[in-house]
Amino acid sequence: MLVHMAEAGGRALTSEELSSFIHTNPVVVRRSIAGLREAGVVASSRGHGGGWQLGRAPERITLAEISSALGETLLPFSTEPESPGCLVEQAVIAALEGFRTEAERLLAEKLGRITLADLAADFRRRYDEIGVTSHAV
Amino acid sequence: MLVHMAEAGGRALTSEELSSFIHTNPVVVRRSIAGLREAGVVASSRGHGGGWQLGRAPERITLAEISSALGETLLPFSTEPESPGCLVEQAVIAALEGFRTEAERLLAEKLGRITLADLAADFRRRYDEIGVTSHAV
DNA sequence: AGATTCGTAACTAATTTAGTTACATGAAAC
DNA sequence: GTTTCATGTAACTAAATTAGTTACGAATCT
Repeated sequence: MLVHMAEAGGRALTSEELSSFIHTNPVVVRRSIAGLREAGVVASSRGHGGGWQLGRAPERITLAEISSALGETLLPFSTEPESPGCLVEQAVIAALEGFRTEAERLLAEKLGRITLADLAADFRRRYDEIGVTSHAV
Repeated sequence: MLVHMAEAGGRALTSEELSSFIHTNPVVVRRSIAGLREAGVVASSRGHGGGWQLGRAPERITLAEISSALGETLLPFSTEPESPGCLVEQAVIAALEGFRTEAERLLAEKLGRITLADLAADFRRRYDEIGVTSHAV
């Protein structure tokens, strides 16, 4: 959806339009990207001509920010204690916390190097090359 | 559960025992660690005196192997195309695949340095220090 | 004033996961 | 060889999560 906004040339895209791109429902779109608004990644406006657009230049939006603004975790495991007092769990969690700290730093660093402009440029390259509609099913 | 096996001194632990450690059901235990058997991380035996034990020395069992044997993904996103033909999706997937390849290598490398023996040693340290039961609720 | 669009609550349906029961299979003990 | 114990696995239930939908209020433009 953000790539579409980057390609929209400043025009706001409605959640109706965005939802049709990914074959889902306008309300799902609004819910999904609400977190990006608070982070300034996108801006939404109501009423006639309203909709969604990028909150700043795509060169300044990284995948790391998007992931973080969406509240996604970069690592698919929990380190919440489930049996506080269990020393085995404590040892496991200590090891995983150490891993997580270092790993998240590495992953965020890598995702921070990929910008929305990169994705848009790659999309455009594919588009110019193949020259078909961008939303084929 | 694997730390418990490492601490069991070669004795097989039943899924009944293992399940009580993590407050769940024996069948859930069997289902959960079945994948570890095929990978040789654990061995199971039936009948009297049977149960579960490590398939090799804990020094030679890494968290990377465990994660892989359980079929866990190290990164919590999918790169399966949902709309083949959509050039935007293709650009996004291409970027994520590049990231995934590099990231998974990094993560596996890090997890490969943590062995079950490390966890068991840390557990033992905590145990000797505090000197209480290892399965307090 | 009327049309449009987001924001959000409330509800439904589908999917996933954990937990449970049941029973067949295999192995040790006596 | 029978009994006991333990895994392997299927089948079912319950709970939690997620996606989708409807409805409607609030904001904004023409």
